[in-house]
Amino acid sequence: MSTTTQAPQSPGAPKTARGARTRAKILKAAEDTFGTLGYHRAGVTDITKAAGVAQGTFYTYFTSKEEILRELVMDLGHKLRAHLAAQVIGTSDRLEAEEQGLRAFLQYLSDHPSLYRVLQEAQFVDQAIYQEYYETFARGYTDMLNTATRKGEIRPGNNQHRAWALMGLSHFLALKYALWDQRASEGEHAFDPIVETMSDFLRNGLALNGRDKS
Amino acid sequence: MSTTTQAPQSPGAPKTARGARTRAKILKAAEDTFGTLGYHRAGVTDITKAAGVAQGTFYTYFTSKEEILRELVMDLGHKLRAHLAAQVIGTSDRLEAEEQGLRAFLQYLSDHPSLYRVLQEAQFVDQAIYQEYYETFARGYTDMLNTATRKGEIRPGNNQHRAWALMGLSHFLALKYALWDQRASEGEHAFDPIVETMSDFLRNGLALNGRDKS
DNA sequence: TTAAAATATGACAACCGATTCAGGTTTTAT
DNA sequence: ATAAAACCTGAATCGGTTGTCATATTTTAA
Repeated sequence: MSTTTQAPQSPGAPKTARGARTRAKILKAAEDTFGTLGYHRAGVTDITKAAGVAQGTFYTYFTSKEEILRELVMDLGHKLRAHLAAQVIGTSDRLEAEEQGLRAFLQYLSDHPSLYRVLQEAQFVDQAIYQEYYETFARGYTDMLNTATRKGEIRPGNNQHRAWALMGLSHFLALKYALWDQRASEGEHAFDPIVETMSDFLRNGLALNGRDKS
Repeated sequence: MSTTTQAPQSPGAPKTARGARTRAKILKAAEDTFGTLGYHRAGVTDITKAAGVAQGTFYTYFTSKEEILRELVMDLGHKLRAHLAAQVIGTSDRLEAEEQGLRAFLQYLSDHPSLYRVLQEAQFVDQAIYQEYYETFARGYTDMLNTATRKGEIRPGNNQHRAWALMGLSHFLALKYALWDQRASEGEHAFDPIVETMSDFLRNGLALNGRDKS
């Protein structure tokens, strides 16, 4: 009900292998169903149908439709972050990491479009969890930028502002090129042109002064 | 129903001064109601109550709850664009215009928070109109960047990619600093630090090479 | 093997909100 | 002044959804 609720937790975690399996099936089905139908159009019926269980079974593991959305947001967010972190190891400086990170993000959203919809809809079902998702992300991002500043890899500046700007930049590029322009996401190197444009932008900005392109 | 519907238009535009007034009252009430309660939680009842008219009156001017949302998106989008255009005249080059534009955008969203919510929720009620909103915005933005490139005000590069990146940048900065951090939006020059950070970012990027700060 | 604990079932109660409609009231135009 | 058009009313309809419950099945553990 409230847009800031957070408490009443799962009625009880599964105590059996079978239970765990069923719970997972439902969670996955919810991801797919919310992803294609959207949170509001998707009924609990649709979820359980997709999971191949009865209506009532849903309530053995989740107290409400709202709760399973929260669960999903945390789950998907965790997976995304893990994926991005993995894709960025091996880069030698912050700017290289930014490029790799953007590429990985675009690819990931292209492969997991549900994430976008679930997350964005969650915003209006439970503000708090959405806000926390991005604040968490931003904290980590800011820290990395601060470290890079200290190491002399990037110019000094307000890194919190920059972190939010960069998150927005990635978000919108993904929306446009990974989700909407499906043609643009075909092939191994589909996002290279975008990453290249952004690489130049992140390195040199838009002003004409910097003369070398490397 | 469908997420891509677009047709059945208003049942009939008001033919009287009174009718026009009532229609306007309802539209304004819808903006407020959607803005605070959200599209799904807001009932037609809430809207008509806020407007001070009977339920049935709603359907004299709008065929459905979905249609009034579409109307609202176009209306609010139009107003925003007009405002931004007005705030940017008098700037002498693209980079200055970017700064002024960002400042104006942050201020505007801080003053009209409903816009954000209405627009973002519209995305899941009628994809098409949301997409068109941003595509339209992006087209104009890209054109302006192309002009600036031609004039030698900014470095060459893919301006469509840049347009989407810049829209995302503004969007997220507004979300964080104009909508969430309410403290940050108090006072005349509340957003100056942000604009300053972004000014440096847009001009010089993040790399260390460019040495002068101006 | 068997009783207790977990899980699963699916019909159904209780509720909610969008839209309709038959009839009143106000405005317009002649 | 008065008929026609426009506008307004709000109770009732109607479709649909969440969450419950009594019962049945499966798994666990002794």
